[in-house]
Amino acid sequence: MASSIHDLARHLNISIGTVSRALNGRADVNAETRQRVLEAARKLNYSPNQSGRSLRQGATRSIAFMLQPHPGDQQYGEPFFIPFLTGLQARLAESGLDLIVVMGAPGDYQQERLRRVVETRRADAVVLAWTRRDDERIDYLTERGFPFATLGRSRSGGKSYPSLDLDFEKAGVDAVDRLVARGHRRIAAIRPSLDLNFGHLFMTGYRKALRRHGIEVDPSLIAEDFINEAGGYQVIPRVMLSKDRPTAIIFNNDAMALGGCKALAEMGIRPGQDIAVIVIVDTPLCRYFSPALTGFRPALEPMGQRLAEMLLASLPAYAGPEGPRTIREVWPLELVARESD
Amino acid sequence: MASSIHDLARHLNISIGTVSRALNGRADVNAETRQRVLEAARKLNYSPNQSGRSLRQGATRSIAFMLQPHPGDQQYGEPFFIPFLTGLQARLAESGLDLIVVMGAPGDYQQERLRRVVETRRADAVVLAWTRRDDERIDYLTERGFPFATLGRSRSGGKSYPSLDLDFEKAGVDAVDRLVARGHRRIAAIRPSLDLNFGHLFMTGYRKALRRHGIEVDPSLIAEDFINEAGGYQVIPRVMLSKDRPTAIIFNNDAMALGGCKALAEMGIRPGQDIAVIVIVDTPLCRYFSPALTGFRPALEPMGQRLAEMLLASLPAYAGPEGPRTIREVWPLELVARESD
DNA sequence: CGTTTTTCCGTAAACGTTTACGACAACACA
DNA sequence: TGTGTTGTCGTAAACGTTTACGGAAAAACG
Repeated sequence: MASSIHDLARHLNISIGTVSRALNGRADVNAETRQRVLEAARKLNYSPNQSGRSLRQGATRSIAFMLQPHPGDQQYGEPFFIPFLTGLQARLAESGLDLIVVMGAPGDYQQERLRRVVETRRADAVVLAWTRRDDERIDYLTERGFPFATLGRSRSGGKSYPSLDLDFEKAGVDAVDRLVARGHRRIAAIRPSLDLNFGHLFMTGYRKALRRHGIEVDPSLIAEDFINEAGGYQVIPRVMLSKDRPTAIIFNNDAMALGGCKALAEMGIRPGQDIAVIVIVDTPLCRYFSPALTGFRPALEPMGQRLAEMLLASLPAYAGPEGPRTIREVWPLELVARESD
Repeated sequence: MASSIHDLARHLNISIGTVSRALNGRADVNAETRQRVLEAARKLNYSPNQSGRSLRQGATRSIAFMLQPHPGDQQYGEPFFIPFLTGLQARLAESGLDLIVVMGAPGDYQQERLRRVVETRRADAVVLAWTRRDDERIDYLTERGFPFATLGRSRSGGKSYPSLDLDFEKAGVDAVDRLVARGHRRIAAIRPSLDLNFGHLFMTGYRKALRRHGIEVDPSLIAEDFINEAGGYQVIPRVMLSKDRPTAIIFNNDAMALGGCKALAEMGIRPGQDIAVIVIVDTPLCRYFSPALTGFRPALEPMGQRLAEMLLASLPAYAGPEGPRTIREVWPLELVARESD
C-alpha cells in the first residue's frame, strides 16, 4: 500500500542508498539525481517509515509530554496545558521533532505510563508536569539516564535536568502585599496538597509576606482540598464558619476559586464587595467571571517554547553550538488587577 | 544501554527465536524454558523495542487522537476532551494499544499534522474530533484507506467509518421546549460557525422546535461568534440591543455562556432572574457558576470507551468475533436542571 | 599520457523484532 | 525395528531505513 524506498528506487532505476542520500540532503549525490528523486518522492507521495528510521538511528525523533488528569479530579482536566503544548510543539517542530502527548491513568502518578514510554523507547525524551515536592518520576528517569525536562520545580537532590517554573512564591508575596495594602489583615489561603510543589511555594511566599507585615499566621485560615471546583466549594465553609472570619481569600487555582465563589454566593457573601478574592493562576475564567477575578497571568505559550529549547540543548543529539546551558528558569507571574479585590 | 532480545538470549544460552516465542506466549515452547525467559526478562528489565516490533509487524500498536486548539481560540483549550481521552485510553489499553495525542497547529484544520501521522505511519488509526459539516480530513483518510473514527458526525457521502456523536438536535429541541413551557417566546441562540457539525445540528433542533410551537424564527435572535469566552462576550450586545429583546438565551457551549453572562451582568441583566439561560454542553463550570447554569450533560468517559470499541471492531487486525458492527451511534444529552432558567 | 583527486553511486551490513521452516530428539505405535 | 507423531528449538529471512565502505568513471594535474 504505502510506498517504500525500494519502490522509489525501482521506479528511478537507482539504488536505495542513493535515494536515501538524496532525500537526506547528503553532499555526495549529483544535483540532477537529487532533483529526480525529490520529484519522484513527491509524485508517489513517499515519506519514510518512521519505524524503520527509528530502528536504524536509535532515536524516535519525538518527545513525549505526560498529561495527567487533575490530581483528585474525576471529571475534567486542565485547559492550562493547551497553550503550553502549542508552544512546546512549535519549537520542537522547528528541529524536526514530533510532540506526542501520553495520557496518564488517573490515580497512579502515571508511573505506569511513563515506564511504558521509556522502556519501549517510544520517545527520545519526556516532559513532566505537576511536579511534586519529592517526585519519584524524576528519580526514576535520572536513575535510568533517560532525558527529560519538567514544567515546575522539585526538591531535587543534586540532580541536573532542565526545568521551567513560575514564581509562585513571589506571587504569594505579591498577593499578600496587595491585600495588606488595602487594609486586610485576616487573609485566608486555599491550596492543594503541599506535595504539589507549586502549592508549597505559594505557601512559603504567603507566610513570608504575612510575617514581614507583622501578621501572625493563623492555621484556621489555611485550608487544603482537591484542586478542582468541588474542592474549592467544599473548603469554603471550613474557613468561613470560624468565629473570626477572613476578609480576603487567596485561591491557588482558578478551578478552586470558581467553586469557592459559588460557596460564598450561597452564604450571601459577594466577592469584591464583602470579601476580597485573588487567584494565583489566571485563566480566561477569571477574566470573564462576575466579578472579574484579580489573578496572576503566566505566559504559557512562550514557556512551552522555552522549555523545548532547554530540553533540546540538553540532548547531545540536537544540541546546537555548545553555549552555556541554562538548566533552571523561574518566570515571573504578572498580576492582573480586576474587580474582585 | 537498554537490553535487547539478544542480550536476553545470550544470558540464557538460548536462541532469540525461542526467547521471542516465549515472551509472546506461543504454544511451541517448553513450560520450563518460558519460565526462565520470563524471569530473566524481569531481572534484566527487558521490554521489546517498539520500533523493531512495529517494523516487523507492520503495525505500531498505537492509536492517535488529533487534538486541536479551539477553533478561533488563541489561548486556552477544551477540558471537554480529558475525560473522553481517559475512556479512550482505558479501552485501548485493554487491547494492548497505546493512545497518543497529537497536537494540531492552531489554524490549519490540522491537516498537516494529520498527514504527518498518517504518512510516517506513527499510528495504526486516528481519532478525529471537531468534525465539520464537510470535513476534508475525512475525505483524505478514506481516500488513502487509513483507518479512523470520529467523535462527532459529518455530512459523509456514503463513506463508512465508526463515529460517535451526541444528539445535539434533540438537545436543541429539548431546550426550546423547556423554555416555551416556561412562557418564553423570544429565545435567542448563540452558536459557533455552522461549519462545525454540532452547531448545525443544534440549530436544526432549535428551528424545528420553534416551528412546532408556532413561533417564527427571528434571525436577529441568532448570532454566531468564536467558540470561546471572548466570543460569547462580544456577541451578547448584538442580540440584546435589538428593540425586541429575547427573554431567554441558549448557548451552544459553556465557554461562550461564561462570556455571555459576563456581558449580561455588565448590562445589569441577571441570568436566572431577568433572563433565562441554558447551555447545551454542560461542564463543571456550569454547575459552579452563580447562578448554576442549566445544561445538557454528556457521558464523556463512556463515550471514549465506546468509540474505542467501535474503532477496534473496524480494524481487521483487532476485530473480535465477527458480530454485526455498529458503525454510527448517537448518544442522548441528559438535561440537568439548575437555577439559570 | 600517466597519475592523482574528485564525484558519484552501488553494495551490504546493521538496527531489534517476529515468524516460517526445518531439524532433531523423544515417544508412540505397528 | 521401522514409521509416524509430537514437542521443542535453532536458523534465517524479512520489515524499511541509514551509512560505512569501496569502486568506477570523470576530472584535474603534472
